[in-house]
Amino acid sequence: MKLTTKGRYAVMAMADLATNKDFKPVSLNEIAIRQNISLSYLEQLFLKLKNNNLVKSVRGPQGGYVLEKNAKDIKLSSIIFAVNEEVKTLNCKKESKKGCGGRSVKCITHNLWDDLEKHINGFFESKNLNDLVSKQENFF
Amino acid sequence: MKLTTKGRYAVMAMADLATNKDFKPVSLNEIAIRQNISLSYLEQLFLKLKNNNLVKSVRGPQGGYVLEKNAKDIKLSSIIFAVNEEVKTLNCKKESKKGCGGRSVKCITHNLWDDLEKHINGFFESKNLNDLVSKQENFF
DNA sequence: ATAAACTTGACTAATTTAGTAGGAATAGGC
DNA sequence: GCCTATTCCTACTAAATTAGTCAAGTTTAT
Repeated sequence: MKLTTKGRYAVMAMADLATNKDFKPVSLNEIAIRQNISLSYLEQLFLKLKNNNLVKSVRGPQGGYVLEKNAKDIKLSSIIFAVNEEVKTLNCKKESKKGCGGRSVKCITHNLWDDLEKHINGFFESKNLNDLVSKQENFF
Repeated sequence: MKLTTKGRYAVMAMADLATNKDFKPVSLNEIAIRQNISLSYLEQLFLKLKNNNLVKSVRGPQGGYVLEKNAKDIKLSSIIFAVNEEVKTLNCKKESKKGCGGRSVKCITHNLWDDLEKHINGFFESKNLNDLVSKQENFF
Protein backbone atom coordinates (compact mmCIF):
# COMPACT_ATOMS: atom_id res chain seq x y z
CA MET A 1 0.00 0.00 0.00
CA LYS A 2 1.01 3.55 -0.47
CA LEU A 3 1.15 6.16 2.24
CA THR A 4 4.18 8.31 1.99
CA THR A 5 5.43 11.82 2.56
CA LYS A 6 3.22 12.96 -0.25
CA GLY A 7 0.12 12.31 1.79
CA ARG A 8 1.75 13.52 4.96
CA TYR A 9 2.97 16.77 3.45
CA ALA A 10 -0.38 17.38 1.85
CA VAL A 11 -2.18 17.04 5.14
CA MET A 12 0.40 19.23 6.86
CA ALA A 13 0.08 21.92 4.25
CA MET A 14 -3.70 21.82 4.33
CA ALA A 15 -3.64 22.03 8.10
CA ASP A 16 -1.35 25.01 7.78
CA LEU A 17 -3.84 26.63 5.45
CA ALA A 18 -6.65 25.88 7.83
CA THR A 19 -4.94 27.61 10.72
CA ASN A 20 -4.67 30.75 8.66
CA LYS A 21 -7.73 32.64 9.80
CA ASP A 22 -7.20 35.69 7.60
CA PHE A 23 -8.97 35.96 4.34
CA LYS A 24 -5.91 36.68 2.32
CA PRO A 25 -4.34 33.82 0.45
CA VAL A 26 -1.32 31.99 1.79
CA SER A 27 1.66 31.65 -0.53
CA LEU A 28 3.33 28.31 -0.91
CA ASN A 29 6.53 29.97 0.06
CA GLU A 30 5.20 30.69 3.55
CA ILE A 31 4.05 27.13 3.93
CA ALA A 32 7.33 25.81 2.63
CA ILE A 33 9.20 27.72 5.28
CA ARG A 34 6.81 27.05 8.14
CA GLN A 35 6.47 23.34 7.48
CA ASN A 36 9.94 22.83 6.12
CA ILE A 37 8.88 21.32 2.83
CA SER A 38 10.53 22.06 -0.50
CA LEU A 39 8.68 24.72 -2.47
CA SER A 40 8.81 22.87 -5.76
CA TYR A 41 7.47 19.78 -4.14
CA LEU A 42 4.61 21.72 -2.61
CA GLU A 43 3.79 23.12 -6.01
CA GLN A 44 3.25 19.65 -7.33
CA LEU A 45 1.03 18.74 -4.44
CA PHE A 46 -1.07 21.88 -4.65
CA LEU A 47 -1.65 21.35 -8.31
CA LYS A 48 -3.36 18.10 -7.43
CA LEU A 49 -5.19 19.59 -4.49
CA LYS A 50 -6.51 22.28 -6.75
CA ASN A 51 -7.61 19.84 -9.40
CA ASN A 52 -9.56 18.06 -6.72
CA ASN A 53 -11.30 21.26 -5.67
CA LEU A 54 -9.81 21.33 -2.22
CA VAL A 55 -8.08 24.69 -2.62
CA LYS A 56 -8.51 27.79 -4.71
CA SER A 57 -5.56 29.62 -6.17
CA VAL A 58 -5.10 33.37 -6.42
CA ARG A 59 -2.45 34.39 -8.88
CA GLY A 60 -0.16 37.33 -8.93
CA PRO A 61 1.44 39.26 -6.08
CA GLN A 62 -0.23 38.76 -2.72
CA GLY A 63 -1.63 35.62 -4.27
CA GLY A 64 -1.54 32.12 -2.91
CA TYR A 65 -3.97 29.45 -1.91
CA VAL A 66 -7.16 29.39 0.12
CA LEU A 67 -9.28 26.49 1.25
CA GLU A 68 -12.10 25.93 -1.16
CA LYS A 69 -14.51 24.87 1.56
CA ASN A 70 -14.89 25.14 5.28
CA ALA A 71 -12.21 23.16 7.12
CA LYS A 72 -14.99 21.15 8.69
CA ASP A 73 -16.09 19.97 5.27
CA ILE A 74 -12.73 18.73 4.11
CA LYS A 75 -12.21 15.13 5.03
CA LEU A 76 -8.69 13.86 5.32
CA SER A 77 -9.59 11.08 2.94
CA SER A 78 -10.10 13.66 0.20
CA ILE A 79 -6.64 15.05 0.76
CA ILE A 80 -4.95 11.69 0.77
CA PHE A 81 -6.91 10.64 -2.25
CA ALA A 82 -6.03 13.81 -4.12
CA VAL A 83 -2.28 13.43 -3.89
CA ASN A 84 -1.89 9.70 -3.50
CA GLU A 85 -4.27 8.55 -6.15
CA GLU A 86 -5.64 5.86 -3.86
CA VAL A 87 -4.88 3.80 -0.84
CA LYS A 88 -4.80 0.30 -2.18
CA THR A 89 -3.63 -2.69 -0.24
CA LEU A 90 -3.89 -5.22 -2.99
CA ASN A 91 -3.75 -5.43 -6.70
CA CYS A 92 -5.13 -8.83 -7.34
CA LYS A 93 -8.57 -8.02 -8.65
CA LYS A 94 -7.86 -9.47 -12.05
CA GLU A 95 -7.83 -13.22 -12.33
CA SER A 96 -4.55 -13.28 -14.12
CA LYS A 97 -2.48 -11.49 -11.49
CA LYS A 98 0.02 -13.31 -9.38
CA GLY A 99 -0.97 -14.60 -6.01
CA CYS A 100 -4.65 -14.56 -6.69
CA GLY A 101 -7.33 -16.41 -8.53
CA GLY A 102 -5.40 -19.35 -9.88
CA ARG A 103 -7.61 -22.20 -10.92
CA SER A 104 -7.34 -24.34 -7.82
CA VAL A 105 -6.08 -21.94 -5.20
CA LYS A 106 -8.04 -18.98 -4.00
CA CYS A 107 -6.34 -15.84 -2.94
CA ILE A 108 -6.95 -16.80 0.64
CA THR A 109 -6.15 -13.44 2.05
CA HIS A 110 -8.01 -11.37 -0.48
CA ASN A 111 -10.79 -10.43 1.88
CA LEU A 112 -8.34 -9.54 4.57
CA TRP A 113 -6.63 -6.82 2.58
CA ASP A 114 -9.93 -5.63 1.36
CA ASP A 115 -11.05 -5.20 4.95
CA LEU A 116 -7.84 -3.46 5.86
CA GLU A 117 -8.32 -1.03 3.04
CA LYS A 118 -11.78 -0.18 4.30
CA HIS A 119 -10.44 0.11 7.78
CA ILE A 120 -7.80 2.63 6.80
CA ASN A 121 -10.05 4.59 4.54
CA GLY A 122 -12.61 4.69 7.30
CA PHE A 123 -10.03 6.28 9.52
CA PHE A 124 -9.35 9.10 7.11
CA GLU A 125 -13.01 9.34 6.28
CA SER A 126 -13.86 9.95 9.89
CA LYS A 127 -11.60 12.94 10.36
CA ASN A 128 -11.73 16.39 8.87
CA LEU A 129 -9.30 19.26 8.75
CA ASN A 130 -11.02 21.06 11.57
CA ASP A 131 -10.47 18.13 13.90
CA LEU A 132 -6.78 18.41 13.29
CA VAL A 133 -6.56 22.13 13.70
CA SER A 134 -8.56 22.34 16.87
CA LYS A 135 -6.47 19.59 18.36
CA GLN A 136 -3.38 21.52 17.56
CA GLU A 137 -4.45 24.41 19.71
CA ASN A 138 -3.77 22.32 22.75
CA PHE A 139 -0.10 22.72 22.07
CA PHE A 140 0.03 26.45 22.63
CA MET B 1 4.31 3.40 6.02
CA LYS B 2 5.31 -0.02 4.88
CA LEU B 3 2.93 -2.76 3.93
CA THR B 4 4.11 -4.66 0.92
CA THR B 5 4.12 -8.08 -0.66
CA LYS B 6 6.41 -9.24 2.09
CA GLY B 7 3.65 -8.95 4.64
CA ARG B 8 1.05 -10.23 2.23
CA TYR B 9 3.05 -13.27 1.21
CA ALA B 10 3.89 -14.05 4.80
CA VAL B 11 0.23 -14.06 5.79
CA MET B 12 -0.66 -16.12 2.74
CA ALA B 13 2.02 -18.67 3.50
CA MET B 14 1.04 -18.89 7.14
CA ALA B 15 -2.58 -19.33 6.18
CA ASP B 16 -1.50 -22.09 3.84
CA LEU B 17 0.33 -23.76 6.69
CA ALA B 18 -2.69 -23.37 8.91
CA THR B 19 -4.95 -25.18 6.47
CA ASN B 20 -2.63 -28.14 6.50
CA LYS B 21 -4.24 -30.37 9.09
CA ASP B 22 -1.74 -33.21 8.89
CA PHE B 23 1.05 -33.43 11.35
CA LYS B 24 3.78 -33.75 8.81
CA PRO B 25 5.72 -30.66 7.91
CA VAL B 26 4.93 -28.67 4.78
CA SER B 27 7.82 -27.92 2.48
CA LEU B 28 8.28 -24.43 1.17
CA ASN B 29 8.22 -25.88 -2.30
CA GLU B 30 4.60 -26.92 -1.88
CA ILE B 31 3.66 -23.51 -0.62
CA ALA B 32 5.59 -21.84 -3.40
CA ILE B 33 3.60 -23.75 -5.98
CA ARG B 34 0.23 -23.47 -4.29
CA GLN B 35 0.49 -19.77 -3.56
CA ASN B 36 2.60 -18.89 -6.56
CA ILE B 37 5.43 -17.28 -4.65
CA SER B 38 9.09 -17.70 -5.47
CA LEU B 39 10.79 -20.34 -3.37
CA SER B 40 13.86 -18.27 -2.59
CA TYR B 41 11.71 -15.41 -1.49
CA LEU B 42 9.71 -17.68 0.78
CA GLU B 43 12.92 -18.95 2.31
CA GLN B 44 13.80 -15.43 3.37
CA LEU B 45 10.41 -14.89 4.89
CA PHE B 46 10.38 -18.17 6.77
CA LEU B 47 13.77 -17.46 8.21
CA LYS B 48 12.24 -14.44 9.89
CA LEU B 49 9.08 -16.26 10.85
CA LYS B 50 11.20 -18.90 12.48
CA ASN B 51 13.32 -16.37 14.34
CA ASN B 52 10.11 -14.93 15.70
CA ASN B 53 8.96 -18.34 16.94
CA LEU B 54 5.95 -18.51 14.68
CA VAL B 55 7.02 -21.69 12.89
CA LYS B 56 9.22 -24.68 13.58
CA SER B 57 11.46 -26.15 10.93
CA VAL B 58 12.25 -29.78 10.20
CA ARG B 59 15.30 -30.27 8.04
CA GLY B 60 16.12 -32.96 5.59
CA PRO B 61 13.88 -34.98 3.28
CA GLN B 62 10.21 -34.94 4.23
CA GLY B 63 11.08 -31.84 6.19
CA GLY B 64 9.43 -28.48 6.06
CA TYR B 65 7.66 -26.13 8.41
CA VAL B 66 4.96 -26.47 11.02
CA LEU B 67 3.14 -23.82 12.99
CA GLU B 68 4.78 -23.33 16.33
CA LYS B 69 1.49 -22.64 18.08
CA ASN B 70 -2.19 -23.16 17.56
CA ALA B 71 -3.52 -21.08 14.66
CA LYS B 72 -5.85 -19.41 17.13
CA ASP B 73 -2.90 -18.11 19.06
CA ILE B 74 -1.07 -16.53 16.16
CA LYS B 75 -2.14 -12.96 15.67
CA LEU B 76 -1.70 -11.45 12.25
CA SER B 77 0.17 -8.59 13.86
CA SER B 78 2.91 -11.03 14.87
CA ILE B 79 3.28 -12.18 11.29
CA ILE B 80 3.40 -8.71 9.85
CA PHE B 81 5.77 -7.63 12.54
CA ALA B 82 8.06 -10.60 11.95
CA VAL B 83 8.68 -9.93 8.29
CA ASN B 84 8.12 -6.20 8.05
CA GLU B 85 10.07 -5.12 11.05
CA GLU B 86 7.32 -2.64 11.95
CA VAL B 87 4.41 -0.70 10.61
CA LYS B 88 5.51 2.86 11.04
CA THR B 89 3.64 5.80 9.67
CA LEU B 90 6.06 8.48 10.73
CA ASN B 91 9.67 8.92 11.47
CA CYS B 92 9.69 12.25 13.17
CA LYS B 93 10.14 11.29 16.78
CA LYS B 94 13.46 13.04 17.04
CA GLU B 95 13.39 16.80 17.28
CA SER B 96 15.95 17.25 14.58
CA LYS B 97 14.11 15.45 11.81
CA LYS B 98 12.55 17.28 8.94
CA GLY B 99 8.92 18.21 9.11
CA CYS B 100 8.70 17.93 12.84
CA GLY B 101 9.65 19.72 15.98
CA GLY B 102 11.19 22.87 14.58
CA ARG B 103 11.50 25.61 17.12
CA SER B 104 8.36 27.55 16.30
CA VAL B 105 6.31 25.12 14.32
CA LYS B 106 4.95 21.91 15.76
CA CYS B 107 4.56 18.84 13.69
CA ILE B 108 0.88 19.50 13.48
CA THR B 109 -0.01 16.12 12.16
CA HIS B 110 2.17 14.11 14.47
CA ASN B 111 -0.70 12.80 16.54
CA LEU B 112 -2.66 11.95 13.46
CA TRP B 113 -0.13 9.49 12.12
CA ASP B 114 0.36 8.14 15.54
CA ASP B 115 -3.34 7.41 15.74
CA LEU B 116 -3.33 5.86 12.31
CA GLU B 117 -0.53 3.58 13.31
CA LYS B 118 -2.49 2.39 16.31
CA HIS B 119 -5.55 2.00 14.17
CA ILE B 120 -3.80 -0.25 11.70
CA ASN B 121 -1.97 -2.24 14.30
CA GLY B 122 -5.24 -2.71 16.12
CA PHE B 123 -6.67 -4.22 13.00
CA PHE B 124 -3.97 -6.84 12.76
CA GLU B 125 -4.00 -7.32 16.49
CA SER B 126 -7.66 -8.21 16.42
CA LYS B 127 -7.35 -11.06 13.94
CA ASN B 128 -5.67 -14.40 14.19
CA LEU B 129 -4.74 -17.07 11.68
CA ASN B 130 -7.72 -19.18 12.58
CA ASP B 131 -10.10 -16.36 11.66
CA LEU B 132 -8.62 -16.31 8.20
CA VAL B 133 -8.66 -20.01 7.66
CA SER B 134 -12.19 -20.59 8.85
CA LYS B 135 -13.38 -17.73 6.69
CA GLN B 136 -11.75 -19.37 3.73
CA GLU B 137 -13.87 -22.44 4.08
CA ASN B 138 -16.85 -20.44 2.94
CA PHE B 139 -15.36 -20.43 -0.50
CA PHE B 140 -15.63 -24.16 -1.06
C1' DA C 1 6.81 47.18 -16.64
C1' DT C 2 7.91 44.49 -13.00
C1' DA C 3 7.83 41.30 -9.65
C1' DA C 4 5.31 38.05 -6.95
C1' DA C 5 3.13 34.30 -7.37
C1' DC C 6 1.11 30.28 -9.76
C1' DT C 7 1.59 26.47 -13.65
C1' DT C 8 3.63 22.79 -15.97
C1' DG C 9 6.61 19.28 -17.46
C1' DA C 10 10.88 17.00 -17.57
C1' DC C 11 14.56 15.17 -15.23
C1' DT C 12 17.28 12.72 -11.41
C1' DA C 13 19.47 10.71 -7.20
C1' DA C 14 18.50 7.81 -3.53
C1' DT C 15 15.98 4.27 -1.58
C1' DT C 16 13.15 0.35 -1.39
C1' DT C 17 11.11 -3.73 -3.20
C1' DA C 18 10.95 -8.00 -5.00
C1' DG C 19 13.13 -10.98 -6.14
C1' DT C 20 17.68 -14.34 -8.01
C1' DA C 21 21.75 -16.89 -7.38
C1' DG C 22 24.65 -19.81 -5.25
C1' DG C 23 26.07 -22.23 -1.98
C1' DA C 24 26.46 -24.84 2.82
C1' DA C 25 24.33 -27.67 6.38
C1' DT C 26 21.26 -31.51 7.70
C1' DA C 27 18.96 -35.76 7.72
C1' DG C 28 16.50 -39.81 5.80
C1' DG C 29 16.60 -43.63 2.65
C1' DC C 30 18.87 -46.86 -0.18
C1' DG D 1 28.48 -43.97 2.85
C1' DC D 2 26.44 -41.67 -0.89
C1' DC D 3 22.29 -39.42 -2.86
C1' DT D 4 18.74 -36.31 -2.53
C1' DA D 5 15.28 -33.34 -0.45
C1' DT D 6 15.04 -29.99 2.21
C1' DT D 7 16.25 -25.97 5.23
C1' DC D 8 19.59 -22.25 6.06
C1' DC D 9 22.22 -18.17 4.87
C1' DT D 10 24.43 -14.37 2.38
C1' DA D 11 25.15 -11.55 -1.35
C1' DC D 12 23.69 -9.46 -5.35
C1' DT D 13 20.54 -6.97 -8.72
C1' DA D 14 16.79 -5.12 -11.77
C1' DA D 15 12.84 -2.51 -11.50
C1' DA D 16 9.95 0.63 -9.34
C1' DT D 17 9.00 4.32 -6.39
C1' DT D 18 9.93 8.38 -3.78
C1' DA D 19 11.29 12.71 -2.97
C1' DG D 20 12.64 15.82 -4.72
C1' DT D 21 15.26 19.60 -8.35
C1' DC D 22 15.30 22.41 -12.40
C1' DA D 23 13.82 25.24 -15.89
C1' DA D 24 10.66 27.61 -18.34
C1' DG D 25 6.78 29.54 -18.69
C1' DT D 26 1.90 32.37 -17.46
C1' DT D 27 -0.91 35.54 -14.86
C1' DT D 28 -2.07 39.63 -12.55
C1' DA D 29 -1.64 43.43 -8.76
C1' DT D 30 0.62 47.43 -8.29
